[in-house]
Amino acid sequence: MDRRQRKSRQAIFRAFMELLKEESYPKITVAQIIDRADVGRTTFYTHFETKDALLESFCAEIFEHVFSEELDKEKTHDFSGEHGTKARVTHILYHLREHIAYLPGILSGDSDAVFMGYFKERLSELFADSVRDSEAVPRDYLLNHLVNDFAETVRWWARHSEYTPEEISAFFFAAAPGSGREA
Amino acid sequence: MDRRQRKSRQAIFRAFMELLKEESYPKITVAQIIDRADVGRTTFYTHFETKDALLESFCAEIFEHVFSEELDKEKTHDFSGEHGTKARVTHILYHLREHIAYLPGILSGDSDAVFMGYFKERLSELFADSVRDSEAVPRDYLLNHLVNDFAETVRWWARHSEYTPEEISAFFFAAAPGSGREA
DNA sequence: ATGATCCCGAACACAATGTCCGGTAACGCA
DNA sequence: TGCGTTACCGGACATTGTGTTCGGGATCAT
Repeated sequence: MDRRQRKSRQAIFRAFMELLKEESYPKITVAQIIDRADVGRTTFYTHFETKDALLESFCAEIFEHVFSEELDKEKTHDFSGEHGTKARVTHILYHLREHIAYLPGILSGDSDAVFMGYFKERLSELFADSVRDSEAVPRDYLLNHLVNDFAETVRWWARHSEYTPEEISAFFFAAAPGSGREA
Repeated sequence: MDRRQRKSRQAIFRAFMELLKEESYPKITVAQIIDRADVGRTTFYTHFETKDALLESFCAEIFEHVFSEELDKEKTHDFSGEHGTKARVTHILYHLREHIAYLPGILSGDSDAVFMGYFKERLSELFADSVRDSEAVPRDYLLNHLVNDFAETVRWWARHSEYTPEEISAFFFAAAPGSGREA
């Protein structure tokens, strides 16, 4: 790719990430982005069809990273002692932490649809094998339930980023299987 | 209140509800609303400060209704205990069903923030006594978890409105306390 | 050096929100 | 019934944000 293209694209991404730390996505305007990235309006729209396309590219890049090493996770982190799903979840949280500064901007307020859409799609694959069949409850509902539990856990984490991935993972598995509530 | 005011307000609400059945809230424009309600633009803005204010009024009215008898019962009967929460949940679902036709328009896509904001606030009060204290997990997280479980259950219901309140309630309580997953 | 490619900026078209105003019709009350 | 008040109307307007177009200028690769 042309060096100029790379620079522009990178500048736009950098500006976008900066702005996400300051305010929520719907409030960020294209004018702000190109102003901070110091590129022309035309340039922006040659790189990204719309403003939402930028967000989608950004989310895609994050998840590309977060879920990428899923298969060879044993190489990077040693979770051999623990059971599969738990290890994977902690692993994902580790990678997610690197982007946690941007999450409030993407998630709070409206328009978390893009991020959550990507995220839940991935999580559905991840948890697909974790839902037992049951006559009482539709499998669809259970999977949805589990996916939402994790997605909302991450949303909560974005508001309480002082916790570590291990702690968050522990919260998730502690709350999920039935502890912590009366009913 | 002036008869003209009532008529206008009602016409706006009616048009708004009709439109919510057809498309999602962010896509509905003020022009569409006043066109279908057959009122002037000025009239709309004397009744509601902004478009979002209309949505808020609408949500407030729904929850006023859904949670209305909740408080009454709480005063007369003692609902602390296992049967209490379950009964309340089913009761809420019954009332919610009357508005379920509008939920997809409000929830799907972006901008579910208003509805969910109101809803979760109410649910937090409802479930406040249902979370056990625990050293392992912050109480805040547990309450949030429970509230989200129910809120997302309702969102799921909006997409599968063929189920009855009892069934949904059963799903919720079956999935919540730990059935349906391996880990 | 030279042609292709990218960038710039300024102007434009478009859509949606929310405001303002002068005239008109409906209301409530005496 | 008459009269002051209140609400409604519609059309024009200001504003903001998105996305497009175009000609001229800089930068790349060979």
